[in-house]
Amino acid sequence: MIVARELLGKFLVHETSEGVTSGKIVETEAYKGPEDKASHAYDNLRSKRTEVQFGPKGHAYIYLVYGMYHCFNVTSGDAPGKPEAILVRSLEPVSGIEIMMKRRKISKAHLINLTSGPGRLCMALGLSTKQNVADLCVPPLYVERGVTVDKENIARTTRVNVDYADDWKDLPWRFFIRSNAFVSKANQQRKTKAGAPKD
DNA sequence: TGCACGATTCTCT
DNA sequence: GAGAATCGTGCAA
Repeated sequence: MIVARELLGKFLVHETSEGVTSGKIVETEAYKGPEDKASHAYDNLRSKRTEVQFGPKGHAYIYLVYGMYHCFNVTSGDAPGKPEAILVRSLEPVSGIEIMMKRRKISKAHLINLTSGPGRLCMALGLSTKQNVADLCVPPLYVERGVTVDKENIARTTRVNVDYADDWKDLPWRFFIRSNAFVSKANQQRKTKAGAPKD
């Protein structure tokens, strides 16, 4: 939980043959292992996919959603064998913007959409399941100490698209930097699944 | 072995 | 605003 807040303002860097791309983390979501129904590792569900969450913290957990997009997480379990992860939802582009635009096939006019969403930031940074389990302390994929974000500038809300998680969906485990233009708008006007309980 | 579905995004109307 | 795209994963039979 603390890690999710600490990640805000840090830089996520990916070095590839195309060049170095990096961005400032401006939005995160916490997923707290066995007891969190919204987590893939709920009820200690240990599988090929969730295995990395049970490993040491500070590693990449990247998985495919909806068959076409990837989500990037940082493992953060305090104790060994405790599956916790922080989903990075959006970044503020810092370097390699040209490369990211090329990867996303968008123009400068749409820069705001470059990395503002879990799937988008993975596309922009060139992340896929190939980078799964990568150690985030060493290149080519690593987290760099960035700027310190004032507590007052950190906002927290409920998580996005976890309607299926009963009471767990209402927990304010989504953190983002207040008034940052690159925070994803995904929590606004989300579609609710037919028959899904509303508040 | 087969089926249903999702921590999303984009395009079309 | 609504719906399609798309495939790995989990679960049931």
